[in-house]
Amino acid sequence: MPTARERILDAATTLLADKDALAISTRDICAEAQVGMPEIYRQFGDKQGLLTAVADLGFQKFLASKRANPTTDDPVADLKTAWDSHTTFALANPHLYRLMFTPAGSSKPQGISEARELLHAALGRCLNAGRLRLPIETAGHAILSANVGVCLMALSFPDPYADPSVSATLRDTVIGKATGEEEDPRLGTATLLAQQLLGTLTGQGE
Amino acid sequence: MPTARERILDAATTLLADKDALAISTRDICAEAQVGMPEIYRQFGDKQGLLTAVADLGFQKFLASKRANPTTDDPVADLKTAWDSHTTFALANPHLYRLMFTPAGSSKPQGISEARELLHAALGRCLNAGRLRLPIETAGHAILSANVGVCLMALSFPDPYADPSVSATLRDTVIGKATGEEEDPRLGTATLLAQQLLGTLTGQGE
DNA sequence: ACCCGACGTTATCGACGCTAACATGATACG
DNA sequence: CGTATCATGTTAGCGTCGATAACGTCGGGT
Repeated sequence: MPTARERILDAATTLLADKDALAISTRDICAEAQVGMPEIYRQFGDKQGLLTAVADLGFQKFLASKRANPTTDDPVADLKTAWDSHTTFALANPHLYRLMFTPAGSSKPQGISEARELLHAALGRCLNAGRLRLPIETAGHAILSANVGVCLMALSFPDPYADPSVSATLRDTVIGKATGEEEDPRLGTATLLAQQLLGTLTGQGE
Repeated sequence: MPTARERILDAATTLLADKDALAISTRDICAEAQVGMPEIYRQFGDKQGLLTAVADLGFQKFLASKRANPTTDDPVADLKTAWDSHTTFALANPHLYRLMFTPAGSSKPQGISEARELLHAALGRCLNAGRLRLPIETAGHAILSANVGVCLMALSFPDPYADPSVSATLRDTVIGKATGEEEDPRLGTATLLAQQLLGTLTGQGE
Protein backbone atom coordinates (compact mmCIF):
# COMPACT_ATOMS: atom_id res chain seq x y z
CA MET A 1 0.00 0.00 0.00
CA PRO A 2 1.55 3.28 -1.11
CA THR A 3 1.81 6.17 1.31
CA ALA A 4 -1.21 8.35 1.86
CA ARG A 5 0.33 11.27 0.00
CA GLU A 6 0.95 9.14 -3.05
CA ARG A 7 -2.55 7.73 -2.97
CA ILE A 8 -4.03 11.22 -2.81
CA LEU A 9 -1.92 12.49 -5.69
CA ASP A 10 -2.73 9.40 -7.68
CA ALA A 11 -6.44 9.73 -7.00
CA ALA A 12 -6.46 13.40 -7.96
CA THR A 13 -4.54 12.68 -11.15
CA THR A 14 -6.93 9.89 -12.03
CA LEU A 15 -10.00 12.03 -11.50
CA LEU A 16 -8.35 14.82 -13.47
CA ALA A 17 -8.27 12.59 -16.51
CA ASP A 18 -12.04 12.85 -16.74
CA LYS A 19 -13.25 15.99 -15.01
CA ASP A 20 -12.11 19.56 -14.82
CA ALA A 21 -10.02 20.55 -11.81
CA LEU A 22 -12.90 22.60 -10.43
CA ALA A 23 -15.34 19.75 -10.84
CA ILE A 24 -13.28 17.55 -8.54
CA SER A 25 -14.25 17.68 -4.89
CA THR A 26 -11.94 16.93 -2.03
CA ARG A 27 -14.47 14.35 -0.87
CA ASP A 28 -14.27 12.56 -4.21
CA ILE A 29 -10.50 12.51 -3.93
CA CYS A 30 -10.67 11.15 -0.40
CA ALA A 31 -13.06 8.42 -1.43
CA GLU A 32 -10.86 7.46 -4.38
CA ALA A 33 -7.69 7.55 -2.29
CA GLN A 34 -9.29 5.86 0.72
CA VAL A 35 -8.14 8.53 3.13
CA GLY A 36 -9.96 10.90 5.45
CA MET A 37 -10.52 14.50 4.58
CA PRO A 38 -8.00 15.96 7.05
CA GLU A 39 -5.24 14.01 5.37
CA ILE A 40 -5.37 16.29 2.37
CA TYR A 41 -4.88 19.31 4.57
CA ARG A 42 -2.10 17.72 6.56
CA GLN A 43 -0.26 16.91 3.35
CA PHE A 44 -0.96 19.89 1.14
CA GLY A 45 -2.35 22.67 3.30
CA ASP A 46 -5.42 23.21 1.15
CA LYS A 47 -7.00 22.13 -2.08
CA GLN A 48 -4.96 24.60 -4.07
CA GLY A 49 -1.80 23.13 -2.64
CA LEU A 50 -2.90 19.69 -3.69
CA LEU A 51 -3.70 20.87 -7.19
CA THR A 52 -0.33 22.57 -7.44
CA ALA A 53 1.34 19.32 -6.37
CA VAL A 54 -0.64 17.50 -9.03
CA ALA A 55 0.45 20.08 -11.58
CA ASP A 56 4.08 19.59 -10.59
CA LEU A 57 3.64 15.86 -10.94
CA GLY A 58 2.23 16.55 -14.38
CA PHE A 59 5.36 18.54 -15.19
CA GLN A 60 7.47 15.58 -14.16
CA LYS A 61 5.62 13.39 -16.64
CA PHE A 62 5.75 16.15 -19.23
CA LEU A 63 9.49 16.69 -18.86
CA ALA A 64 10.21 12.98 -18.70
CA SER A 65 8.54 12.49 -22.07
CA LYS A 66 10.65 15.30 -23.46
CA ARG A 67 13.87 13.93 -22.06
CA ALA A 68 12.92 10.61 -23.60
CA ASN A 69 13.27 12.17 -27.03
CA PRO A 70 16.83 11.32 -28.09
CA THR A 71 19.18 14.18 -28.86
CA THR A 72 20.07 13.91 -32.51
CA ASP A 73 22.80 15.65 -34.46
CA ASP A 74 20.25 18.12 -35.77
CA PRO A 75 19.38 20.42 -32.84
CA VAL A 76 16.81 22.31 -34.88
CA ALA A 77 14.93 19.11 -35.66
CA ASP A 78 15.10 18.34 -31.94
CA LEU A 79 13.37 21.64 -31.24
CA LYS A 80 10.54 20.71 -33.55
CA THR A 81 10.26 17.28 -32.00
CA ALA A 82 10.00 18.90 -28.57
CA TRP A 83 7.27 21.23 -29.84
CA ASP A 84 5.28 18.33 -31.19
CA SER A 85 5.62 16.29 -28.01
CA HIS A 86 4.43 19.34 -26.08
CA THR A 87 1.36 19.69 -28.25
CA THR A 88 0.64 15.96 -28.08
CA PHE A 89 0.86 15.99 -24.30
CA ALA A 90 -1.55 18.92 -24.07
CA LEU A 91 -4.18 17.32 -26.26
CA ALA A 92 -3.84 14.00 -24.44
CA ASN A 93 -4.15 15.53 -20.96
CA PRO A 94 -6.39 18.58 -21.38
CA HIS A 95 -7.38 19.17 -17.76
CA LEU A 96 -3.94 18.45 -16.39
CA TYR A 97 -2.38 20.70 -19.01
CA ARG A 98 -4.64 23.60 -18.14
CA LEU A 99 -3.86 23.09 -14.48
CA MET A 100 -0.17 23.27 -15.33
CA PHE A 101 -0.19 26.28 -17.64
CA THR A 102 -3.08 28.38 -16.43
CA PRO A 103 -2.89 27.95 -12.65
CA ALA A 104 -5.53 29.64 -10.53
CA GLY A 105 -4.76 32.32 -8.00
CA SER A 106 -1.12 32.38 -6.93
CA SER A 107 -0.24 28.71 -7.15
CA LYS A 108 2.57 28.78 -9.75
CA PRO A 109 3.93 25.26 -10.16
CA GLN A 110 7.70 25.37 -10.34
CA GLY A 111 7.87 22.82 -13.10
CA ILE A 112 7.51 25.65 -15.57
CA SER A 113 11.05 26.81 -14.87
CA GLU A 114 12.37 23.32 -15.42
CA ALA A 115 10.63 23.26 -18.77
CA ARG A 116 12.21 26.62 -19.51
CA GLU A 117 15.66 25.32 -18.65
CA LEU A 118 15.21 22.23 -20.77
CA LEU A 119 14.24 24.41 -23.72
CA HIS A 120 17.20 26.71 -23.14
CA ALA A 121 19.51 23.72 -23.11
CA ALA A 122 18.15 22.62 -26.48
CA LEU A 123 18.62 26.16 -27.78
CA GLY A 124 22.16 26.15 -26.43
CA ARG A 125 22.85 23.14 -28.63
CA CYS A 126 21.55 25.12 -31.60
CA LEU A 127 23.82 28.00 -30.67
CA ASN A 128 26.85 25.74 -30.47
CA ALA A 129 26.00 24.42 -33.89
CA GLY A 130 25.87 27.96 -35.21
CA ARG A 131 22.18 27.64 -35.90
CA LEU A 132 20.66 30.26 -33.63
CA ARG A 133 20.30 33.87 -34.60
CA LEU A 134 18.29 35.08 -31.61
CA PRO A 135 19.38 35.32 -27.96
CA ILE A 136 18.58 32.09 -26.14
CA GLU A 137 16.19 33.75 -23.70
CA THR A 138 14.32 35.63 -26.40
CA ALA A 139 13.99 32.52 -28.52
CA GLY A 140 12.97 30.36 -25.57
CA HIS A 141 10.27 32.71 -24.37
CA ALA A 142 8.85 33.11 -27.84
CA ILE A 143 8.82 29.40 -28.59
CA LEU A 144 7.23 28.37 -25.30
CA SER A 145 4.64 31.15 -25.38
CA ALA A 146 3.61 30.27 -28.91
CA ASN A 147 3.48 26.57 -28.14
CA VAL A 148 1.33 27.14 -25.06
CA GLY A 149 -0.91 29.47 -27.01
CA VAL A 150 -1.54 26.89 -29.70
CA CYS A 151 -2.37 24.25 -27.11
CA LEU A 152 -4.66 26.37 -24.99
CA MET A 153 -6.54 27.65 -28.01
CA ALA A 154 -6.93 24.09 -29.26
CA LEU A 155 -8.31 23.04 -25.88
CA SER A 156 -10.60 26.03 -25.37
CA PHE A 157 -11.79 26.41 -28.95
CA PRO A 158 -11.22 23.10 -30.75
CA ASP A 159 -13.26 24.49 -33.60
CA PRO A 160 -11.30 25.63 -35.52
CA TYR A 161 -8.09 25.94 -33.51
CA ALA A 162 -7.42 22.25 -32.90
CA ASP A 163 -6.32 21.83 -36.50
CA PRO A 164 -2.83 20.24 -36.43
CA SER A 165 -1.73 22.58 -39.21
CA VAL A 166 -2.05 25.52 -36.83
CA SER A 167 0.53 23.96 -34.54
CA ALA A 168 2.76 23.00 -37.44
CA THR A 169 2.64 26.43 -39.04
CA LEU A 170 3.44 28.26 -35.86
CA ARG A 171 6.13 25.74 -34.98
CA ASP A 172 7.97 26.20 -38.26
CA THR A 173 7.49 29.94 -38.17
CA VAL A 174 8.79 30.55 -34.66
CA ILE A 175 11.56 27.99 -34.70
CA GLY A 176 12.49 29.06 -38.21
CA LYS A 177 12.82 32.64 -37.10
CA ALA A 178 14.92 31.67 -34.09
CA THR A 179 17.25 29.41 -35.99
CA GLY A 180 17.29 31.10 -39.37
CA GLU A 181 16.46 27.83 -41.04
CA GLU A 182 13.67 29.46 -42.85
CA GLU A 183 14.81 31.38 -45.89
CA ASP A 184 13.10 34.10 -47.80
CA PRO A 185 12.61 32.58 -51.25
CA ARG A 186 14.08 35.73 -52.76
CA LEU A 187 17.33 34.98 -50.99
CA GLY A 188 17.97 32.00 -53.18
CA THR A 189 17.22 33.99 -56.30
CA ALA A 190 19.43 36.89 -55.35
CA THR A 191 22.26 34.66 -54.28
CA LEU A 192 22.06 32.67 -57.47
CA LEU A 193 22.00 35.81 -59.53
CA ALA A 194 25.01 37.21 -57.71
CA GLN A 195 26.90 33.98 -58.18
CA GLN A 196 26.12 33.89 -61.85
CA LEU A 197 27.23 37.44 -62.31
CA LEU A 198 30.34 36.81 -60.31
CA GLY A 199 31.08 33.79 -62.41
CA THR A 200 30.62 35.78 -65.56
CA LEU A 201 32.84 38.56 -64.31
CA THR A 202 35.66 36.28 -63.34
CA GLY A 203 35.58 34.73 -66.73
CA GLN A 204 34.35 31.28 -65.81
CA GLY A 205 31.59 31.80 -68.33
CA GLU A 206 28.31 30.06 -68.18
CA MET B 1 -32.12 52.65 -12.62
CA PRO B 2 -30.80 50.25 -15.25
CA THR B 3 -32.52 46.93 -15.75
CA ALA B 4 -31.72 44.08 -13.41
CA ARG B 5 -29.79 42.20 -16.06
CA GLU B 6 -27.56 45.18 -16.74
CA ARG B 7 -26.94 45.74 -13.06
CA ILE B 8 -25.92 42.12 -12.58
CA LEU B 9 -23.56 42.17 -15.56
CA ASP B 10 -22.12 45.45 -14.38
CA ALA B 11 -21.63 44.18 -10.84
CA ALA B 12 -19.95 40.99 -12.04
CA THR B 13 -17.66 42.95 -14.34
CA THR B 14 -16.76 45.31 -11.52
CA LEU B 15 -15.93 42.50 -9.13
CA LEU B 16 -13.95 40.79 -11.86
CA ALA B 17 -11.60 43.73 -11.97
CA ASP B 18 -10.28 42.75 -8.56
CA LYS B 19 -10.87 39.08 -7.91
CA ASP B 20 -10.61 35.92 -9.93
CA ALA B 21 -13.80 34.60 -11.51
CA LEU B 22 -13.86 31.69 -9.08
CA ALA B 23 -13.39 33.95 -6.10
CA ILE B 24 -16.57 35.82 -6.92
CA SER B 25 -19.69 34.49 -5.25
CA THR B 26 -23.19 34.91 -6.59
CA ARG B 27 -24.09 36.50 -3.27
CA ASP B 28 -21.41 39.14 -3.69
CA ILE B 29 -22.75 39.88 -7.14
CA CYS B 30 -26.31 40.16 -5.83
CA ALA B 31 -25.24 42.51 -3.07
CA GLU B 32 -23.33 44.69 -5.53
CA ALA B 33 -26.17 44.66 -8.05
CA GLN B 34 -28.91 45.07 -5.46
CA VAL B 35 -30.91 42.12 -6.70
CA GLY B 36 -32.04 38.88 -5.15
CA MET B 37 -30.30 35.62 -5.84
CA PRO B 38 -33.04 34.12 -8.03
CA GLU B 39 -32.65 37.00 -10.44
CA ILE B 40 -29.30 35.65 -11.59
CA TYR B 41 -30.85 32.28 -12.39
CA ARG B 42 -33.84 33.80 -14.10
CA GLN B 43 -31.54 35.85 -16.32
CA PHE B 44 -28.63 33.53 -16.97
CA GLY B 45 -29.65 30.02 -15.97
CA ASP B 46 -26.67 29.47 -13.73
CA LYS B 47 -23.42 31.05 -12.65
CA GLN B 48 -21.60 29.72 -15.69
CA GLY B 49 -24.16 31.38 -17.93
CA LEU B 50 -23.60 34.67 -16.17
CA LEU B 51 -19.84 34.36 -16.51
CA THR B 52 -20.20 33.54 -20.19
CA ALA B 53 -22.36 36.62 -20.63
CA VAL B 54 -19.69 38.66 -18.84
CA ALA B 55 -17.06 37.18 -21.13
CA ASP B 56 -19.12 38.13 -24.17
CA LEU B 57 -19.48 41.64 -22.80
CA GLY B 58 -15.71 41.66 -22.42
CA PHE B 59 -15.39 40.68 -26.06
CA GLN B 60 -17.59 43.61 -27.01
CA LYS B 61 -15.23 45.96 -25.19
CA PHE B 62 -12.24 44.14 -26.65
CA LEU B 63 -13.52 44.32 -30.21
CA ALA B 64 -14.67 47.90 -29.83
CA SER B 65 -11.16 48.94 -28.84
CA LYS B 66 -9.83 47.16 -31.91
CA ARG B 67 -12.35 48.73 -34.22
CA ALA B 68 -11.37 52.07 -32.73
CA ASN B 69 -7.91 51.65 -34.22
CA PRO B 70 -8.09 53.52 -37.51
CA THR B 71 -7.43 51.57 -40.69
CA THR B 72 -4.32 53.04 -42.23
CA ASP B 73 -2.89 52.57 -45.69
CA ASP B 74 -0.43 50.06 -44.28
CA PRO B 75 -2.42 46.90 -43.50
CA VAL B 76 0.62 45.15 -42.06
CA ALA B 77 1.19 47.95 -39.58
CA ASP B 78 -2.51 47.66 -38.72
CA LEU B 79 -1.96 44.01 -37.87
CA LYS B 80 0.80 44.91 -35.46
CA THR B 81 -1.33 47.62 -33.91
CA ALA B 82 -4.09 45.09 -33.38
CA TRP B 83 -1.64 42.68 -31.75
CA ASP B 84 -0.45 45.34 -29.36
CA SER B 85 -3.95 46.42 -28.43
CA HIS B 86 -4.77 42.77 -27.77
CA THR B 87 -1.81 42.40 -25.45
CA THR B 88 -2.57 45.67 -23.70
CA PHE B 89 -6.15 44.64 -23.10
CA ALA B 90 -5.06 41.32 -21.62
CA LEU B 91 -2.62 42.87 -19.18
CA ALA B 92 -5.14 45.54 -18.18
CA ASN B 93 -7.97 43.07 -17.57
CA PRO B 94 -6.30 39.85 -16.44
CA HIS B 95 -9.26 38.09 -14.89
CA LEU B 96 -11.67 39.11 -17.60
CA TYR B 97 -9.17 38.06 -20.24
CA ARG B 98 -8.74 34.61 -18.74
CA LEU B 99 -12.47 34.25 -18.55
CA MET B 100 -12.68 35.11 -22.24
CA PHE B 101 -9.87 32.94 -23.56
CA THR B 102 -9.74 30.01 -21.17
CA PRO B 103 -13.42 29.39 -20.42
CA ALA B 104 -14.30 26.67 -17.94
CA GLY B 105 -16.30 23.61 -18.89
CA SER B 106 -18.32 24.05 -22.05
CA SER B 107 -19.15 27.74 -21.90
CA LYS B 108 -17.49 29.00 -25.13
CA PRO B 109 -18.25 32.69 -25.52
CA GLN B 110 -19.11 33.42 -29.11
CA GLY B 111 -17.12 36.64 -29.16
CA ILE B 112 -14.11 34.58 -30.15
CA SER B 113 -15.49 34.07 -33.62
CA GLU B 114 -16.13 37.77 -34.00
CA ALA B 115 -12.51 38.38 -33.09
CA ARG B 116 -11.53 35.80 -35.66
CA GLU B 117 -13.58 37.51 -38.35
CA LEU B 118 -12.15 40.89 -37.51
CA LEU B 119 -8.65 39.49 -37.85
CA HIS B 120 -9.52 37.81 -41.12
CA ALA B 121 -10.83 41.10 -42.45
CA ALA B 122 -7.55 42.78 -41.59
CA LEU B 123 -5.69 39.93 -43.30
CA GLY B 124 -7.95 40.34 -46.31
CA ARG B 125 -6.75 43.90 -46.59
CA CYS B 126 -3.17 42.64 -46.57
CA LEU B 127 -4.05 40.17 -49.29
CA ASN B 128 -5.59 42.87 -51.46
CA ALA B 129 -2.43 44.91 -51.03
CA GLY B 130 -0.39 41.93 -52.18
CA ARG B 131 1.21 41.63 -48.80
CA LEU B 132 0.10 38.22 -47.62
CA ARG B 133 1.92 35.05 -48.49
CA LEU B 134 -0.08 32.63 -46.32
CA PRO B 135 -3.72 31.60 -46.63
CA ILE B 136 -5.92 33.93 -44.58
CA GLU B 137 -7.16 31.18 -42.28
CA THR B 138 -3.72 29.78 -41.64
CA ALA B 139 -2.32 33.20 -40.92
CA GLY B 140 -5.25 34.18 -38.73
CA HIS B 141 -5.13 31.06 -36.59
CA ALA B 142 -1.39 31.35 -36.13
CA ILE B 143 -1.49 35.02 -35.21
CA LEU B 144 -4.33 34.73 -32.74
CA SER B 145 -2.93 31.58 -31.11
CA ALA B 146 0.47 33.18 -30.67
CA ASN B 147 -1.02 36.38 -29.33
CA VAL B 148 -3.18 34.53 -26.81
CA GLY B 149 -0.20 32.42 -25.80
CA VAL B 150 1.92 35.45 -25.06
CA CYS B 151 -0.85 37.03 -23.01
CA LEU B 152 -1.73 33.95 -20.98
CA MET B 153 1.90 33.19 -20.24
CA ALA B 154 2.42 36.78 -19.15
CA LEU B 155 -0.58 36.52 -16.83
CA SER B 156 0.23 33.09 -15.41
CA PHE B 157 4.00 33.48 -15.19
CA PRO B 158 4.81 37.20 -15.17
CA ASP B 159 8.35 36.26 -14.26
CA PRO B 160 9.84 36.13 -16.84
CA TYR B 161 7.12 36.00 -19.49
CA ALA B 162 5.56 39.41 -18.95
CA ASP B 163 8.54 41.07 -20.63
CA PRO B 164 7.15 43.26 -23.43
CA SER B 165 9.94 42.12 -25.73
CA VAL B 166 8.45 38.63 -25.74
CA SER B 167 5.23 39.99 -27.20
CA ALA B 168 7.10 42.19 -29.66
CA THR B 169 9.38 39.41 -30.85
CA LEU B 170 6.58 36.97 -31.43
CA ARG B 171 4.46 39.66 -33.04
CA ASP B 172 7.08 40.56 -35.59
CA THR B 173 7.96 36.93 -36.19
CA VAL B 174 4.46 35.65 -36.81
CA ILE B 175 3.15 38.67 -38.69
CA GLY B 176 6.41 38.86 -40.62
CA LYS B 177 6.05 35.26 -41.68
CA ALA B 178 2.46 35.78 -42.75
CA THR B 179 3.08 38.95 -44.70
CA GLY B 180 6.64 38.40 -45.83
CA GLU B 181 7.61 41.80 -44.49
CA GLU B 182 10.41 40.31 -42.56
CA GLU B 183 13.53 39.86 -44.61
CA ASP B 184 16.43 37.60 -44.08
CA PRO B 185 19.36 39.99 -43.53
CA ARG B 186 21.33 38.01 -46.11
CA LEU B 187 18.76 39.02 -48.68
CA GLY B 188 19.84 42.64 -48.58
CA THR B 189 23.46 41.66 -48.87
CA ALA B 190 22.91 39.31 -51.78
CA THR B 191 20.67 41.76 -53.57
CA LEU B 192 23.14 44.57 -53.11
CA LEU B 193 25.97 42.39 -54.33
CA ALA B 194 24.01 41.35 -57.37
CA GLN B 195 23.15 44.94 -58.15
CA GLN B 196 26.75 46.02 -57.84
CA LEU B 197 27.91 43.25 -60.09
CA LEU B 198 25.20 44.03 -62.55
CA GLY B 199 26.19 47.67 -62.51
CA THR B 200 29.78 46.76 -63.13
CA LEU B 201 28.87 44.43 -65.95
CA THR B 202 26.73 46.96 -67.72
CA GLY B 203 29.52 49.42 -67.57
CA GLN B 204 27.96 51.90 -65.20
CA GLY B 205 31.05 51.54 -63.04
CA GLU B 206 31.11 52.22 -59.41
C1' DA C 1 -60.97 44.23 -14.73
C1' DC C 2 -57.90 40.86 -15.76
C1' DC C 3 -53.83 38.53 -16.26
C1' DC C 4 -49.14 38.10 -17.21
C1' DG C 5 -44.52 38.97 -17.30
C1' DA C 6 -40.63 41.26 -14.78
C1' DC C 7 -38.74 41.81 -10.45
C1' DG C 8 -38.14 41.35 -5.29
C1' DT C 9 -38.13 38.66 -0.63
C1' DT C 10 -37.46 34.86 2.34
C1' DA C 11 -36.27 30.39 3.46
C1' DT C 12 -34.25 26.26 2.47
C1' DC C 13 -31.50 22.40 0.31
C1' DG C 14 -27.43 19.64 -0.53
C1' DA C 15 -22.58 19.97 -1.53
C1' DC C 16 -18.53 22.14 -0.80
C1' DG C 17 -13.78 23.55 1.61
C1' DC C 18 -12.01 23.25 5.84
C1' DT C 19 -11.18 22.31 10.91
C1' DA C 20 -11.43 20.46 15.74
C1' DA C 21 -11.14 16.68 18.66
C1' DC C 22 -9.96 12.35 19.35
C1' DA C 23 -8.56 7.40 18.35
C1' DT C 24 -5.31 4.28 16.31
C1' DG C 25 -1.08 2.33 14.70
C1' DA C 26 3.81 1.80 14.06
C1' DT C 27 8.33 3.30 15.03
C1' DA C 28 12.32 5.31 17.86
C1' DC C 29 14.48 5.85 22.05
C1' DG C 30 15.09 5.72 27.24
C1' DC D 1 10.06 -3.34 28.10
C1' DG D 2 7.68 0.93 28.40
C1' DT D 3 6.77 5.15 26.52
C1' DA D 4 6.93 9.13 23.76
C1' DT D 5 6.24 10.49 19.07
C1' DC D 6 4.58 10.96 14.76
C1' DA D 7 1.91 9.55 10.78
C1' DT D 8 -2.50 8.29 9.77
C1' DG D 9 -7.64 7.30 10.39
C1' DT D 10 -12.58 8.61 12.27
C1' DT D 11 -16.33 11.46 13.34
C1' DA D 12 -18.66 15.53 13.68
C1' DG D 13 -19.31 20.00 12.71
C1' DC D 14 -18.68 25.06 10.93
C1' DG D 15 -19.58 28.51 7.50
C1' DT D 16 -20.21 29.34 2.65
C1' DC D 17 -21.39 28.19 -1.71
C1' DG D 18 -24.65 27.46 -5.95
C1' DA D 19 -29.22 26.66 -6.78
C1' DT D 20 -34.41 26.34 -6.00
C1' DA D 21 -39.12 26.76 -4.07
C1' DA D 22 -42.83 29.49 -2.73
C1' DC D 23 -44.76 33.61 -2.43
C1' DG D 24 -45.42 38.67 -2.95
C1' DT D 25 -45.36 43.03 -5.62
C1' DC D 26 -45.97 46.13 -9.40
C1' DG D 27 -47.07 47.94 -14.13
C1' DG D 28 -48.81 47.49 -18.89
C1' DG D 29 -51.62 45.66 -22.61
C1' DT D 30 -55.66 43.27 -24.61
